[in-house]
Amino acid sequence: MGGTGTGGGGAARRGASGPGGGPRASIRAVATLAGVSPSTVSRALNNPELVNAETRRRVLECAERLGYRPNRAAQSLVLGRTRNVGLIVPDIANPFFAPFIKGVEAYFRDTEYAVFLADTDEDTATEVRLAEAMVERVDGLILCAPRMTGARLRAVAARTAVVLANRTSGAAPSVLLDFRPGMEQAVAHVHALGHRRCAYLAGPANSWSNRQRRRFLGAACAERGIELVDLGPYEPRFTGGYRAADEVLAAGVTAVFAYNDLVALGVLSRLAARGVPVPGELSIVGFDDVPMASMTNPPLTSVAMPVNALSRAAAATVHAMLDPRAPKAPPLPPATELATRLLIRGTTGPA
Amino acid sequence: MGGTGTGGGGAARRGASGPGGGPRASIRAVATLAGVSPSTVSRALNNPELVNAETRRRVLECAERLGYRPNRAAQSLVLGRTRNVGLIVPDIANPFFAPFIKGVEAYFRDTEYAVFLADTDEDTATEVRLAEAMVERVDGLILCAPRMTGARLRAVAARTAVVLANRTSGAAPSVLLDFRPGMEQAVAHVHALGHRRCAYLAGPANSWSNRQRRRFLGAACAERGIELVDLGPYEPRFTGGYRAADEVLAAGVTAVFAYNDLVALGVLSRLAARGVPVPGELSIVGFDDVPMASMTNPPLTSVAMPVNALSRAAAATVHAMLDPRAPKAPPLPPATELATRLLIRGTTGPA
DNA sequence: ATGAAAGCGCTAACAA
DNA sequence: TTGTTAGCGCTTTCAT
Repeated sequence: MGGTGTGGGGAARRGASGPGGGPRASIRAVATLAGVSPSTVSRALNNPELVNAETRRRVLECAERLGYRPNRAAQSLVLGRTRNVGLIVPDIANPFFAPFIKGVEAYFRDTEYAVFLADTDEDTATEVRLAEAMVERVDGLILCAPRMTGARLRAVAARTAVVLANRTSGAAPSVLLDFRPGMEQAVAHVHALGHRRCAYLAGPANSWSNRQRRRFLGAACAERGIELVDLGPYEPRFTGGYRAADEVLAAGVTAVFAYNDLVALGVLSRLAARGVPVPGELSIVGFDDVPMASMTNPPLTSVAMPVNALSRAAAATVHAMLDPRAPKAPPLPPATELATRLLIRGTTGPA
Repeated sequence: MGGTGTGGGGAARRGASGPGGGPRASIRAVATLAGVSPSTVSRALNNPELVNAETRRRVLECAERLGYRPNRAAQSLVLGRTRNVGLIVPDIANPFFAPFIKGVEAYFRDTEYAVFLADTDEDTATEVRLAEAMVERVDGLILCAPRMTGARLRAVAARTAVVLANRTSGAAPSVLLDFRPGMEQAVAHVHALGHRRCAYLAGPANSWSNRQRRRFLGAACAERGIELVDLGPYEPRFTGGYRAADEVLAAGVTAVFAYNDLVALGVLSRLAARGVPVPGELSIVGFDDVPMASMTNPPLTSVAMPVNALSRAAAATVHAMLDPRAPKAPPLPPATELATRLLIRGTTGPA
């Protein structure tokens, strides 16, 4: 090589020390110790079948002895992939998302991928910022109920593999919940109990779920001649329902469909505090079937979502996009839909 | 340069395309377009003051035009840092951790760091595996109430900057909650109400919080001559308390201290279902002051944790370890302690 | 089956 | 102020 400069990037890595406290072992150190070239070490680690068994054994032993860990940045640089996947949800504290997250994490637990989880706090700007930050650090991204615009979504999808959960877009494949069956069952149930004037407690106006729920609910009610009063929007939490309860009472309805279980639980709690009997005076239907729904008194009638199936479908879909050899043979459907269903419990009764 | 081989790593990156759909722009493309060298582009981006204003303007414009985004893997490789920090918690669904997580995320939102969040499902093996995976991808790690052994913790701390939350160890600095004041206030309160035989509903046996809570509670009770019955362990969730309630009733105590609010809420709910008056027949004290604690009927007396302060302290501590210029002047205390306090609400009354 | 060389995209030390 | 050069640690052709 020509040139005389001393050159040189490379800064000290913090905390990067080997077992002996010395500097972190590189592939070269292993190669030297094993008396082979770096390429052989690389092969022994990544393509064992290309290396003589005895050589491999020795290399592996040396690597072990030095506590060698391949440098991920270097691998990412040369391979062009990070082996990270991102997961963005609106609110980790929302009991609907917790199982979703856990499902995704569980799926990737046994793969080479690590999952980057982030919470947007239900805020669009934060969601966009997080997506930008993620895109640079992952090979694929699961966007759960994104609020961002279609254009922005397209920009993100152009930079990394994206799967949408609870939202459709031409820009990326999606996994969806089919609200219709659950909604129709809920409305049929309430109708059979004699309710003719009901309320819908809306969630965030810009939320896809909210629009979907309202839409199917409206259709089902219209079909059966149920009058539907719109209330809200309320924040999709316990406190939202707490606040909603008083407005419900003032609206003169005999049954309510809450945006989600949290809201329904808030209503239930506030009603108990005000001494209003449920379902005697008011019937309540929740959405999501969160764990606590079955534990209140009375237990909450709710539309259950197959969240677990949804999360695994989402995970499997990105995985398939990243690694063609991943499980999931069929040629990626643009949208996977999973049916919801009504769970009748104690908060619904005769009008 | 000598040599004749054509060499070469580099694989196709998926989804890596520029605005025109072409291959992703590199720093060299920008340099060429702007008629400068790559170093100048690098400087214009990272050390603007080292570059002529006009040159910088042109470079920035070209970068913008090409949709240039620096390759993080390359930066990480040369800089020796990822600009990621990891956060490991036992359970994102636990309302105690949700605010903690959000606090950490909020802190780093305005920094150059992205946060990698992971959930161990309260499982030690998972925790260890996640920590291993994280260590390779982050510059620093916040370990929330880790269950891993001290030896393992030391190994992790040797590889990256670590901050412990709710756990101490010689291996890394920690941020802690000081349970004593809250516990003493709770016991004094219950004692003043005339209770002399109480129960502690234990959480996970291997949990640091559980041991701490039990310890301070035991001390405070002994001091005031209160007999303390140990029940459990229960899983630290709503369902755990649900199950605990019946055992509490059988134990013949007049007041209980639950491991956390979730358990307390479960007890309260089950008691309501069985028609047992609270606090008439049994007084209940929770721990954590989760949002829902103030919304039940009656609202839950609970020991409040300064979680927000805790999370910010944890975040600021790792940040300071990563970047000496980060806020937080004082020379890293080995442990930061934050006081808890009792919030008296409706679930505690005369014996 | 193994090694030598080249280069992924970037930053920084040095020279000009 | 800017360009040149070297190299971060790894994988992968190509040659042996």
